[in-house]
Amino acid sequence: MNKKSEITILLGDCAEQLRRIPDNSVDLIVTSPPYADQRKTTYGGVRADKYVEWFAPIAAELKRVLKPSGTFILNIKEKVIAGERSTYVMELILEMRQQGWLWTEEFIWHKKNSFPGKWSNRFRDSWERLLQFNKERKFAMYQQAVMVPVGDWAKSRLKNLSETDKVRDNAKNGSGFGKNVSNWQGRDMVYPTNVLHLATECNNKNHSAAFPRELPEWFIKLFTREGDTILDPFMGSGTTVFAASEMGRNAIGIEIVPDYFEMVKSQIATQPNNSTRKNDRTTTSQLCRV
Amino acid sequence: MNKKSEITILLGDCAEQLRRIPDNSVDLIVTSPPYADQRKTTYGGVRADKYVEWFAPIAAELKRVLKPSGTFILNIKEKVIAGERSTYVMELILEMRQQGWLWTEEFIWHKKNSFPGKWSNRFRDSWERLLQFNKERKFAMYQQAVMVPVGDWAKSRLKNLSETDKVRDNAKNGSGFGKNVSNWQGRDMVYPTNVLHLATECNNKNHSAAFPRELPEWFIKLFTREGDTILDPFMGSGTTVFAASEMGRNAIGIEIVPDYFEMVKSQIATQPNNSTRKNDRTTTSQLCRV
DNA sequence: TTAGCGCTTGAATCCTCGA
DNA sequence: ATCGAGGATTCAAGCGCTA
Repeated sequence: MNKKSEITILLGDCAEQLRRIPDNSVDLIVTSPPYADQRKTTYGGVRADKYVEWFAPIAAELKRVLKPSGTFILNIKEKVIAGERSTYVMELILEMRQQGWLWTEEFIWHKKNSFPGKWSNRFRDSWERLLQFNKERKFAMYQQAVMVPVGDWAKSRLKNLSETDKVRDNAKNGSGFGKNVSNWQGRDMVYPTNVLHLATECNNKNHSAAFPRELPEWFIKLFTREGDTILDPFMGSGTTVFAASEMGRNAIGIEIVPDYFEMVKSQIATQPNNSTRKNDRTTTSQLCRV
Repeated sequence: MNKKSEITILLGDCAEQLRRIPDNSVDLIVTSPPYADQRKTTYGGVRADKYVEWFAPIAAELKRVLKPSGTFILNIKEKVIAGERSTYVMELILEMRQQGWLWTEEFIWHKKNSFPGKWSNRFRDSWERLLQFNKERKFAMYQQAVMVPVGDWAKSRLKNLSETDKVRDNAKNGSGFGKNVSNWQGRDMVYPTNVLHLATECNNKNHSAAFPRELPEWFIKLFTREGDTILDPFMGSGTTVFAASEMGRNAIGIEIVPDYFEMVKSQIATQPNNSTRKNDRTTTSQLCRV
């Protein structure tokens, strides 16, 4: 069913491991880095006032490995410190533009089920930023792949969710929408907007899912074709790389936490559907190409 | 039904007219200034690269007139220039923090009906920023005033989403977000989130309303009580001041375009419901206190 | 009373053309 | 070159009118 897909996972510090990746070789980067002072237990935490300083060299490497026609999607949200929203995300955008990145767009992930809580001076935070950066003004974008039925964006997301196989088949011939369209005959299709209204992942695995699978899936459909390469420099539990693989794309994941790395590694090994390929360069335990 | 409400409107340049307003006298500022390079016909337009420079002195005056317990809500969205989102909004936030403003929160206005269009490199822009600034960490906030009934959506499964969307659509009577609260007495109420899902008003006959009336209404309920004072330094067609007045609040509006000013002035005169009061200080045609 | 169908209208963005 | 004006594209909501 799947086109041949190759998953490469790298264990180690993101900035270092990125050096293994050739220039201009990645079509899409989708990632959700650790937020400032978040996930201290797993990542050690990055102080809010050091965040730009920490991320800037990584952003520079990402720019190097991305193809000129490629896109970088950065999922991030500033936390509240001393009653204020921190400004490190804005400072990061300004810094990345200094590096030569183009800040093309800011998508909003509107979370349907936001984290519960009650504070006297603010409401629940129900959205996150999805920043789109590019190297060039002209980049690859396949808008037809994410079209939705008229007037009901949410419903279409559900359909895609429950019928992933069909979606995968559709992407193959590039002619449009194959089987799914049959459900929507008589209804016009329209392009979506820059607001993604999705639920958060509420599966009860013990690891933190950075974002719901639909999120990387949507951007993978929008910005890549089969055979393209997707990179997630903060792989975590592997949401992005597995989504990419099952959509017939090649995937590269980098993860610094051994537990996550091993978990993804073993999950790759047990996946029956993947057409896998051994690679000669698998010479160290840090490089696992399946 | 309404408490006694006083509307004061000032004709002239915003930065100048603000000097007439005493220190620490306003409970809430809700405004939507002209965006960069927009509305040139009525406002002359402000260049994107001069936007911060233009707005900074206004922000300083707004800080002066706002009570320590008050809140400033700024509706704004950066435009696309040469394929990129402009950065002047982020630079403005950083500048305002330099002035001593606290950037407490960023609400999202998720527009149901965004402007149509089709481009090869981006989708329709369907959201705007609602930036909340404060002078102090402790500020007045009446969260109960904007509580919404628990819909089935809160505990529903995904398949119910289309129905709930319909239910949530009837935000028409202005009594709140969503439905008339009185219909829901006895049901559980919950707090909203920081994403406001509203339609733009595109059916005004003569003039464009900056934003739908529900928007200022919601913030007026959230941040003020009856008898408080709301300021809109870019009054436009008066959406905010009329909403404030009908909610039993005092309102101050500043407008530089004479046509808008006169329109609001005459509309105030013909409104039967307002308990109005003449003021001695109405000595020039530029100051109209009703 | 509700439902359904046209018509109208936008805080948009890109591209082309002319001064 | 640069800049401004104008055309083409596009879709959800709301209004007003019939059955």
